[in-house]
Amino acid sequence: MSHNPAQPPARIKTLDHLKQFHAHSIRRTPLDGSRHRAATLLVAHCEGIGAPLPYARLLFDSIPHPDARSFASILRMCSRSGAHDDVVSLFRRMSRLAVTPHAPSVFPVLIKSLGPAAACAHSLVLKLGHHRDRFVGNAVMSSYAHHGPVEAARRLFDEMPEKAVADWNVMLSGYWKWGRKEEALGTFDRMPERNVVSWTAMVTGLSRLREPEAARRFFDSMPERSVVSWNAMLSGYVQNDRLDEGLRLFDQMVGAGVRPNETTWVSIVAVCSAKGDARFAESIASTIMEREVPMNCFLETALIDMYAGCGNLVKARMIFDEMEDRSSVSWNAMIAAYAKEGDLNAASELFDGMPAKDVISWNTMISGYSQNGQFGVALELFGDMTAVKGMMPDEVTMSSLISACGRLGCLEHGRWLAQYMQENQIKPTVSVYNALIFMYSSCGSLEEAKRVFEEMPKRDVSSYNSLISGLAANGDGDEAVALMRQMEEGIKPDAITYLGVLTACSHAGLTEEGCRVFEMIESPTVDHYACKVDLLGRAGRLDEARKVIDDMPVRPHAGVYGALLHASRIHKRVELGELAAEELFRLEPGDAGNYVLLSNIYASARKWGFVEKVRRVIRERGVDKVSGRSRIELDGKLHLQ
DNA sequence: GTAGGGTTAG
Repeated sequence: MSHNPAQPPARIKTLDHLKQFHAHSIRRTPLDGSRHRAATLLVAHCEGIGAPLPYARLLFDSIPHPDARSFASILRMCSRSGAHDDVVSLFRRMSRLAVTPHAPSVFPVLIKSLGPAAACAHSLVLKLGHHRDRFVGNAVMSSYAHHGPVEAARRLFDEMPEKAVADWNVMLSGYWKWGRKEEALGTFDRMPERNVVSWTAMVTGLSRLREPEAARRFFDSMPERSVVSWNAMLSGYVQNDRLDEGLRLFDQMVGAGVRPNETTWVSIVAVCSAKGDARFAESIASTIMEREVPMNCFLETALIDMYAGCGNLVKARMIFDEMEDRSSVSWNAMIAAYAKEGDLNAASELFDGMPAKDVISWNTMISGYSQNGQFGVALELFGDMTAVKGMMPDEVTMSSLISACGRLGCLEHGRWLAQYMQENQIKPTVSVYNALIFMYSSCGSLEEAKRVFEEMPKRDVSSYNSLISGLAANGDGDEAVALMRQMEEGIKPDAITYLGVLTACSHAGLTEEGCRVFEMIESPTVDHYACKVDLLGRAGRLDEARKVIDDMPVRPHAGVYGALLHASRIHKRVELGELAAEELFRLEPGDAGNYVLLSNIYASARKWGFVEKVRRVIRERGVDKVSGRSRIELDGKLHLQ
């Protein structure tokens, strides 16, 4: 081989040719300018023949002073492979070396990879006059549309002398991205022409605003549909928990002759995760295998989540381990799977080994520890998190920590977290407000709970439930009932609301009111019946309570008989107490508390012989040796040990 | 070299 190294032969069409040329020609060239020129040209060839990025990168890195063309080639290659961090660092190096992009064509990829930092490329674009290029103009606008402010995108859009459909589409998706429904609808109406992209953007936008019906109307009106349009509608259903409608749409899609792609399967797998049905999951997994659906990071991550949702952690981990490239989402999904199972050792091992933790990784671990009762560790992790440069806790971090404070009764910690949010300008969401109400209520600080409830701009059913439960525990029965009755338009009481109100009535002795509330419940659960038994029982109306049990359409559980037993003791109704105790011994044979309650009933009725008999039974059956959670009566209240 | 679809935390 005796090529001039600066001029690679035109026959370089494959990677093998390129490598051959590289080996025979470049390496024999002295380490000087000509060798660098050769490498420069080879990098450009890499792009043309689709050579692997690491190989191109090796060549590129051998050039001490790459020119604009090499930068352009390697930037485009990195961007196409999704190596956005590399694009950013390459661009920085380009600026350091004062290399000016020779053509506008690098900018679209560059701007896309720069993400929210694209504004710095914007000034360069203007300086070079490339903003007049329609692709560059579109890319700059798109960057502002996605990362904000969307008004900046709008200004550029208005300044455009000629607007292509692609430019209108950028504005359209920009408005949807920021939840600006009216502007998006207006833009769609004003568009001189629309294509399948415009229509699909409408379907996605409305789905994200939780309006799947409106999205479906656009979907049905589309003049034509691509596989992306079907995927948009499908994921719209799945993300709005309309799983069966999603599956029906999938059937329609297949019926319409549209071939599902990887993205379609991601949504179908997400349906399985949500259903948590192991058999359904297995059948979808084998369909994906049979059809030889090409795997990608999204699909593999969705599969991890699906197996985790069905409790198959081994299979989930297998997919995770075999993945070629994992995104932070893949790591987070695997960590979340362990955390949900309570295996925090496995979770934290992965977390520690994770290359780039994002806010969700931290939140997953923090909520994992919180939910497993290890609030101390969660708080410690929060400290570590805030010590990381560039890592900011968000509203999810705060709401899980605040809820944990509520569960543990840590009022001071809870107040401190509320203050932390204010100081760091973390905008409270409805979930955060609800967590605060729950925390203050659970800690007995009803005044603070009410203050939060009043100041929140929008309430949902949980906001009411948290405050009602707090009032119930505090004995403010009237207030709890009043709060339920004044629930805003569109917020309907749910099973939890009624449970809270019934408890409140029961504790406050509002027997009649409680019975009226019970009548409002459309389909009472066994827990609601237990509340009613408790309500009547405490009021001494034990025969009515017993009738409730006899007539209830669902099978009573221990809570129902527990309430009856408790009431029988207060009102010294030995025969009903015996009846309730019999049922409880059957339902909870290992629970010593029931025996204690019965013996207390005998004691309060001065039936000492029976008291002794129960004590003997306790010894014989060995229930007193049963460890773990058991109910023990102390000063008239039930305590969990 | 432009615009639309996908997975994770509460």
